Amino acid sequence: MTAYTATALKSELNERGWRLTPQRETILQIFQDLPKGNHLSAEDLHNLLQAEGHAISLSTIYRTLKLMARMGILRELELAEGHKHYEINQPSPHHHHHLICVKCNKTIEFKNDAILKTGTRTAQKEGYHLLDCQLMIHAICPACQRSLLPM
Amino acid sequence: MTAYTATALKSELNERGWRLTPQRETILQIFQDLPKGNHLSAEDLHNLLQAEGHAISLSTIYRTLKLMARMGILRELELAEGHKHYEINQPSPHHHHHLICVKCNKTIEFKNDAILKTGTRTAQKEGYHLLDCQLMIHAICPACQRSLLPM
DNA sequence: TTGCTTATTGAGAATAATACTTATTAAGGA
DNA sequence: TCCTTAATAAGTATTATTCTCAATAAGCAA
Ligand SMILES: [Mn+2]
Ligand SMILES: [Mn+2]
Ligand SMILES: [Zn+2]
Ligand SMILES: [Zn+2]
Repeated sequence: MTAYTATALKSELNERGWRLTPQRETILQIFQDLPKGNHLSAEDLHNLLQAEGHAISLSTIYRTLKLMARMGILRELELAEGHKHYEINQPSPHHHHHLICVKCNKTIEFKNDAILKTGTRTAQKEGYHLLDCQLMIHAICPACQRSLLPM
Repeated sequence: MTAYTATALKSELNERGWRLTPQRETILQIFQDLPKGNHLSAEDLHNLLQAEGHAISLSTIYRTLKLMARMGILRELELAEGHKHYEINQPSPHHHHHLICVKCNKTIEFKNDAILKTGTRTAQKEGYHLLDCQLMIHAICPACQRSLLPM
């Protein structure tokens, strides 16, 4: 519920000897403002930033996405073949999962608090520090079931 | 519980106008025989096949892995950066999920029947044909939490 | 069993997402 | 304000995966 602020990001970065840069702040903001149900690839983010007048290099985008995923701020999703998608990682009650058509990539989000609880408990039991917990349901959507296209 | 046979594979393939080849049969057998908890990348599979005297080309391996994943026979897992891993897709009570350290890729399997039920119900509700249902818990293992290495 | 159609294979080339390299810039702390 | 060094930008390199195409063989029908 409480938005993750640039100040909080700065603290977490500085704790580890890292730095808050305008690029990192801008990218965090993009994800905070992203409408629910949207997921960005590295290239999507690059384009979006350019459209808003921020010229952040692709290198920095890739580095930042990985960094924020490793920090648990973003979640890395395999919603399509060949490239990753990212969205902000929010706790319950915004936390959700994905039902994906493997043929056309149509994605439906759904919530289930029990799953996050299971994930939290499982990580804790093994002494792991939880970053993200995502149920991926791979399936074929109604339209693609009807399609006669191969595969 | 009941092993998925080459005959069953042949039926499913022929129904769609596709064919059972020795290569496909061999690859299915490899996964059937794979010890529990093992996951193979395309290259792992290629090496394993060569060691057993089967010279199946990498092209065929990639095609077959994707085909069997799309059929729901194999499950495609993101257990490490940069390449996919595969394992046989088994129903309850063998069905399981993965807790993964994003730093060293140490992976722990765990079972939870409620999750598969949720996945089945969610897919059904939306009219999707279920292929696979996997909870991925991304986390940092105890050893890596202690490590001072960056990222 | 034989022959035909066409899905599949193997080899190599092409693609594309991501990581790496290095000179330059600038964040954070003293 | 200065210094150390993390981070950036641009370009290059890497590499998993896909594509292309000629040769092969699975499945089917006669
Ligand atoms: Mn989402
Ligand atoms: Mn497994
Ligand atoms: Zn679809
Ligand atoms: Zn680890």
